[in-house]
Amino acid sequence: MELSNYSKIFKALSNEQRLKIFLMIHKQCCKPAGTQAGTEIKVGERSTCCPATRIIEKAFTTVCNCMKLSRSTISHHFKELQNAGLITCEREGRTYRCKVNEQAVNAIKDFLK
Amino acid sequence: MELSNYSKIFKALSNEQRLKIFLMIHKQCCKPAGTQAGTEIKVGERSTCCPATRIIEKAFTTVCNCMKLSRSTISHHFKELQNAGLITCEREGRTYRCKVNEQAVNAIKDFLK
DNA sequence: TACAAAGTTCGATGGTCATCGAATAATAGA
DNA sequence: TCTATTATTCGATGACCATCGAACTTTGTA
Repeated sequence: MELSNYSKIFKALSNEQRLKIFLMIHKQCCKPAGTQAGTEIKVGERSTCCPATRIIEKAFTTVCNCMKLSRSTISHHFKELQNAGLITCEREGRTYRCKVNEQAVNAIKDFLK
Repeated sequence: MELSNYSKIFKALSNEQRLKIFLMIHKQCCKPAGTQAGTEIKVGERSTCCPATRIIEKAFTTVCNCMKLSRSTISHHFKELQNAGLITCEREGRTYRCKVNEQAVNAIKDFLK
């Protein structure tokens, strides 16, 4: 990965609100794998996460409920996290599916070895 | 470490020029430990690093020679890296001694475990 | 079809950042 | 003491960023 990619990732995480959002998604997707594959676990007030696929549902709504930021701002932050390659998101109907990009996370971890 | 500290660290690394500077210091100070303790190794055009203490000498001058940025800008970047707790620097006469803060580096590595 | 829910896009605003050159300070050596 | 070297500080400038509310789009449901 190129240096500019790393600085993009760091820039995405440099805003505290955005870092919070990323951690919410990351932590919620990485719950201990004691749960049966295919079972959905409750991770927020309204969102769920499938331990097998690690795809989190209704991430946007959950974040909106947890943070004191306007929807447009939160939308912007999600976009920034996607542009940096830290998460991937897709909409299907009114469902907003979200997933952490493990490769990017590992890249950060390995960065300073 | 608090969330705001992490976002400070990420902010310090979010600028590509500053990231470059940090890597120069980090990599040059962390040459393979095949060298005898106490021996100084050449790490740049003019600077040296002691493998035992991992303190790099003349870091500022070296960076100035390697990068196309004004001295004032480079001074600013060094300050930002210090404020984030990523490096420590001290001057003794005209010697500018510089060292990576390993704790901060480890904190980043552990951050996403 | 009308309405509610869920996100996005847009324009504005106030704030922060990267960069520079000039002026200044500290120091080692002639 | 004079001068060159090295780094800091300051003020200016142009660029980028976080945030908001309003308007809009898409989709599911009554």
